[in-house]
Amino acid sequence: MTRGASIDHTAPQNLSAGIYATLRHRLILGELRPGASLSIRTLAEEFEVSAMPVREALRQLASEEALIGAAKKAYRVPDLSPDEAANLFFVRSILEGAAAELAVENMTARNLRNLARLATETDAAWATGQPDRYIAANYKFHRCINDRAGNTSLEKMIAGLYARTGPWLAHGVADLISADTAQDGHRKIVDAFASKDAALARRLVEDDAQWAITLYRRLR
Amino acid sequence: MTRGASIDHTAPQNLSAGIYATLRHRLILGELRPGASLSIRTLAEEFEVSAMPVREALRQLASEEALIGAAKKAYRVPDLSPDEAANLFFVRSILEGAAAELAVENMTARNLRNLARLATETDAAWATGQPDRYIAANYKFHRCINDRAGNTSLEKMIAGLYARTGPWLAHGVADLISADTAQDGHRKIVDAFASKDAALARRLVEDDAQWAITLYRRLR
DNA sequence: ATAGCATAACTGTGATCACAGATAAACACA
DNA sequence: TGTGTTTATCTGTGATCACAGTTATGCTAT
Repeated sequence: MTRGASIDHTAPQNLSAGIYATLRHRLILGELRPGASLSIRTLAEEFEVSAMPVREALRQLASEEALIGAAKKAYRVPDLSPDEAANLFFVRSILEGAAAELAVENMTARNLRNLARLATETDAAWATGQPDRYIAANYKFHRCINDRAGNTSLEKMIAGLYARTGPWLAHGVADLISADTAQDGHRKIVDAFASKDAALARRLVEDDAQWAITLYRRLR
Repeated sequence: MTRGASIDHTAPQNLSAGIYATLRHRLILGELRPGASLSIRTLAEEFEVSAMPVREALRQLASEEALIGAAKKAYRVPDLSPDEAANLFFVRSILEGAAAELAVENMTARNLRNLARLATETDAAWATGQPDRYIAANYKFHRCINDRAGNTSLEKMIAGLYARTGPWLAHGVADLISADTAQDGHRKIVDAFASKDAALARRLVEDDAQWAITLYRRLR
């Protein structure tokens, strides 16, 4: 490549923060595959900075278990076992379910239209067999809900889970998207928000988070 | 002081990890007060290491919002507003409630005896007006439950919340413990586990996590 | 051709230094 | 005695180096 990797859009106060955000984004979108190794010096060269900010970004990702960092060994993208993935998606279902319940009363008509648009986007991506597009749209769809919960701590904890499950999910979706599996969960969620049914929204979002893991298990 | 601060019991692979664990423990136990400032160089001298491991530990704590780290300003212990604290305790109630529900079937008779002992410990500490003792026993009580959930991710996320709410809780408990407020929640939780009532255990644990915030608000 | 070993390259980790911004202290002036 | 300004100290941040494990490579001997 001719230039250094692009840092986060909003100029961060730290170099570390920008590199962290960039790498986490790559994890969420599945651009970093499970088992891939990340080297401090290599990334430092790529980002055109010294090793210092990179090592702090990697350490931070490792601390939230978005990366694996053994002593004197290269950082690696975790290769989740089905059980580990199930644990993570369980936590995600709980947190996102609660967020959805909170978000119902904060959801404006504009939010709802945006949400509906993203639901059709995910469906289209799935129907046409575009895993990358589906992953990106799915993340935006759920962020649109979680951001309306009005609980910053909750939102950030959920975002951390997406970084941890991202590589695994991208791998799974790539396998599943070719199979003839139904995928109408998002549409129902939009309807629940439209009718302001908090309990239903919670249950559907919980089911949606569990959907990937059950589907993945059935395929094996 | 005549010697360096003691590092974590189990020898960690990193100096950073040990310092991180020590500082987090201090936060959980309320030994670090809200607003207190932590300096990299000062702590490095205290721990008898260079600035390098300390800055990584502080950065990590700041990344999980257990500390506040502004640019070129000293790290500080967050001074939570009642709303922020309520948000955190809400998340804690959700996660610990789910953990309790999972823990019911994993709870052995030995665990149950230990849990009952810790419940009487918290009650005794409260009745005799010993905030530090209450905080420590309360943390152990809830860890005893959360560790039996069998979901490592869930446990660690909850532990992170204790680090964030610790200083605030210690401050609040010190104020509340003198007032003649009842405190029999833990006893009921033990009974729910004894009768293996998962739904009840979940509800009671959820209520217990909300208890501090409601009590704190009532006092104001 | 293959197994075993020595060597080279690569890894994170810790320490040290230079720098710029923020805070506190001290000093001069009214 | 108060107030504004200057100075000094303290702050995190980034870069660079030395070091010790780890991994990969290539060579030698069989």
